[in-house]
Amino acid sequence: MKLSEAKAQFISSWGAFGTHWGINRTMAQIHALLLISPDPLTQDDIMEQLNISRGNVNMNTRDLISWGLVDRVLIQGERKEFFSAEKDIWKVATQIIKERKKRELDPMLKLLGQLEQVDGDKKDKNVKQFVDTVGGIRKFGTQADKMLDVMIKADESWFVGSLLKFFK
Amino acid sequence: MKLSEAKAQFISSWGAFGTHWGINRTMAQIHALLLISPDPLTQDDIMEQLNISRGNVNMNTRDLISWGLVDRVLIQGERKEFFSAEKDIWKVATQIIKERKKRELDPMLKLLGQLEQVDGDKKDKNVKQFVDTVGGIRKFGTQADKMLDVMIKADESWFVGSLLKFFK
DNA sequence: ATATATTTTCAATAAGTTTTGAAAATTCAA
DNA sequence: TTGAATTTTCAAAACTTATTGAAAATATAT
Repeated sequence: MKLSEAKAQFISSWGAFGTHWGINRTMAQIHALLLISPDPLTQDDIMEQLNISRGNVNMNTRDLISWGLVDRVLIQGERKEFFSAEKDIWKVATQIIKERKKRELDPMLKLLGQLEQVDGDKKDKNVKQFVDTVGGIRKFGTQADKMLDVMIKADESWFVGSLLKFFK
Repeated sequence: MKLSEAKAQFISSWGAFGTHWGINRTMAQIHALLLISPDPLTQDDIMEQLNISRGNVNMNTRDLISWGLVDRVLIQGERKEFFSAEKDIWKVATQIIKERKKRELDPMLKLLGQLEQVDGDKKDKNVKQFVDTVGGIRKFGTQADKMLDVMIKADESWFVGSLLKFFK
């Protein structure tokens, strides 16, 4: 397979993959393009390579920056801004985990804690089922949360070495 | 907080939460409703409680069944079909992991393996970056895949006991 | 068999999300 | 400053996805 063909496939699949994870197609495609580009790219490079508008590139690169996955880089003697993606996939993964934990898991756990305080007689099966379900989800989520915290702090070699040996 | 209010909040947040995970809002809401219902519900119960159409309930319950999260149950002497959700949150989580692995991760790893075979000179920095990136993602994904396989086979007490002690 | 209840399907529609593109704002060099 | 280059914004348009509702199919009771 030729590089150009492989690139196109990678970008397109990474985009489709992203949509299953609440990330929009274009944002994931821009990320994919930057991941395989040895050098930083400009807005115009991205527009041209992905056939998308300037506004679209602007919004999505900004979003990628807010996720901590892409950086603006200044290149000596160039007027334009360049964009570059973090290439270390372990860092990419921990960064995504960190952000999603903050944006989704933490608020959900907070809410579940409140909902567990519902009034009413635990003898009522409706109340009981509600409290049991919410409590069960909260306990599970709390454990996942702790586990993810450790992963975020760990570094890859520790993770790969110890954890995968543990999971023989 | 009253039960009715807490229920409404739980259903609405679980729906919003679902959208971040590639699950549509209504499907997640139906799932939430069934999770907190002590008894199985009919199509009409779900339509009424969530204010949605019959067709919508039908499609989304079918989808939940295909994800292995909901079962049809027959109730003695009743003409209508009833729906009931798996309440054990550990089983829910492993079931979701299993399905998403099959639907998303496994095909992605297969593709990445193919893309690594790209033609061209590794001295070319474009080829090198492509192969490095794709290879890195594939290695990471393969490890995650193995780890998830172990989790799926494990049971909750093993997981909570050993893994969380490991992650002290 | 027939009538009635129930579930399923799916074309039309509604709702939600993404993208465009041109105008406004900003940056920077001379 | 001024003006050219560049980036940002955002309302309108395009596209995508979800929902409705009524007709068709299926199941069940009499």
